[in-house]
Amino acid sequence: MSKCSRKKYIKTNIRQMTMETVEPQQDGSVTDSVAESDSAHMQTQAGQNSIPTLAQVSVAGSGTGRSSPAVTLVQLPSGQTVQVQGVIQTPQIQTIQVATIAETDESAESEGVIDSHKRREILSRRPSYRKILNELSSDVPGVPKIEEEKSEEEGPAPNLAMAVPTSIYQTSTGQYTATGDMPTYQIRAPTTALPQGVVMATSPGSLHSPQQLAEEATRKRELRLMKNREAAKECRRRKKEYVKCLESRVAVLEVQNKKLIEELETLKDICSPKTD
DNA sequence: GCGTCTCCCCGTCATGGCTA
DNA sequence: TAGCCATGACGGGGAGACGC
Repeated sequence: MSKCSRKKYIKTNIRQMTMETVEPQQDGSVTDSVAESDSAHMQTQAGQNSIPTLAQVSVAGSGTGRSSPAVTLVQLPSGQTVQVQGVIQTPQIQTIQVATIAETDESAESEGVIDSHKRREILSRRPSYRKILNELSSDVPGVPKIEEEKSEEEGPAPNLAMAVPTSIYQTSTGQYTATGDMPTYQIRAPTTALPQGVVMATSPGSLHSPQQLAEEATRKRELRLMKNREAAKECRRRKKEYVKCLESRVAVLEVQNKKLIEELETLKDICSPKTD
């Protein structure tokens, strides 16, 4: 099996494992865990931007490492208990998602489209990591907030704080290089039918010929790609930060839990009648 | 050394949310 | 409502670990 197809296979399996088991209940509600990768918060599907009714989580094991996922018992607001492996294992986090999904009539539509739509619905937008973390931090003093703007922690972060280039040109090696201090990006062959020509700063107001229009379109595309590239980098950075925060929070809560248990035991010992 | 597995990172696309 | 932003999904590549 080739590397790529294997990856695809693995990813597909992971998705299948994580996207299933949304079981309609007798009363029409949907309860179960949609354990899902790449997101790490609990929410109801209905209120994406609001803090959901938190499920009660009890960690029945220790270890947040990859090799030894803890078994987590999650008590849903409805009273149902769901067993979940690992709150945080890897950056590809497992999530408990309490989804309320409208009834679907699967037999009526083609499965491929349905699957795609369902997946999209389920995986569709969540609040940003920044939002989630800031909401967490408002509850828990110890949790740091993700800054709205780039913090100094990463230094100048040259490729994040970049400005939109005013001119880009194609070098002989096929690279587009922005002027000034801009980093150099390797641009793949365009996936569209747009000509891979030399692009440059044309004033939008003076576009008449098809060639100029094409150039402008190419320029816009490159600009969009560059911005999205940077946005993706920033998003991933935030996500990592978010995961780190969650992991540290788990560690703190585990210690806290341990202390409370010890305290409880001590109190029990004190209060229990002595047997002679 | 080679093949495979696994993890991580990156660029791109698609899409929902937000805002002017 | 168009444009922009944020982010999940996908596919590809690099690198380290491991068994042979």
